[in-house]
Amino acid sequence: MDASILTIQPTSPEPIYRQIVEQLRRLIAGGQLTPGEKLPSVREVAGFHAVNPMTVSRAYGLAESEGLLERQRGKGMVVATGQGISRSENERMQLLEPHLHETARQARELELPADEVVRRLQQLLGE
Amino acid sequence: MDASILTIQPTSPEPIYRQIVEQLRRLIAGGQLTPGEKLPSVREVAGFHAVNPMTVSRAYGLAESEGLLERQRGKGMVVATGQGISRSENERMQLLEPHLHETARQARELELPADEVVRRLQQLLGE
DNA sequence: CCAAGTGTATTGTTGTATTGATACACATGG
DNA sequence: CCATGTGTATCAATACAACAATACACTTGG
Repeated sequence: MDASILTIQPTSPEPIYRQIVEQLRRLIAGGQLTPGEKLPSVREVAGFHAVNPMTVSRAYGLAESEGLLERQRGKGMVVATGQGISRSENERMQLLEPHLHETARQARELELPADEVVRRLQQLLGE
Repeated sequence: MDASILTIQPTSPEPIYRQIVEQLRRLIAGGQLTPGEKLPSVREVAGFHAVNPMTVSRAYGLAESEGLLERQRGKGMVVATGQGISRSENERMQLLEPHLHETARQARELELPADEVVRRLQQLLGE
């Protein structure tokens, strides 16, 4: 598995290890990472993105304790069986809910017409 | 002015002072806070939301250096003249852009159909 | 078997961010 | 004039994130 599946923004205020965990959560729920699939090794990710191996390890560890990943001693990390298999669209949508609520809140504070906001999002999703 | 215009989530990883600044930015751009309008005092906000006065002061200070607020020594903070007056819808939309991009990214990672996401946002905006 | 590959525990250091407590300078209204 | 209201400078205390350098336990392929 290529280390390029993960996107890391070192400048973001969002800590790197959390960026990784949340991305894994979505990629697995969305089926782009399937149960049993092998993840890029800690050192591979660390080298590719120029971050500390322990930072990646921390992310993997959290993902494991969350049930997203399974550890295979001596081999590597693997997407947990039982994850992602039959995630209904509804379940996946719930992972987006908090973000959408925040979007709505900000739009209201900006007094932006709903139509405009919706249209812009639609445009972005079409790319 | 009531301290309740501001919403603060103490549990959020987003630091409090930044929550305040960004909210001010939107409330002013959206016209819910108008130029010359007096803001709730540092101690008022701090008391109401049970945070440290210096945290609020820091937010106000940043907002001032950003040109959002003006300081009237001994009196208080006021929405800067020249702010918000004729913020075009386009300008306001740009304040939402980064958030919308992130929404699109997450939706793609979740492999959610654009229609569903758009529909849900529309629903949230209608409330 | 053993070299090379996994993840990880450990310890320490660095830089930064966030919050807090206190004291201060200023302006206003009675 | 002075009590009371502004905002804030200053210093300290934490907490957090990331990095660095090791060392370890494990598995696999040659």
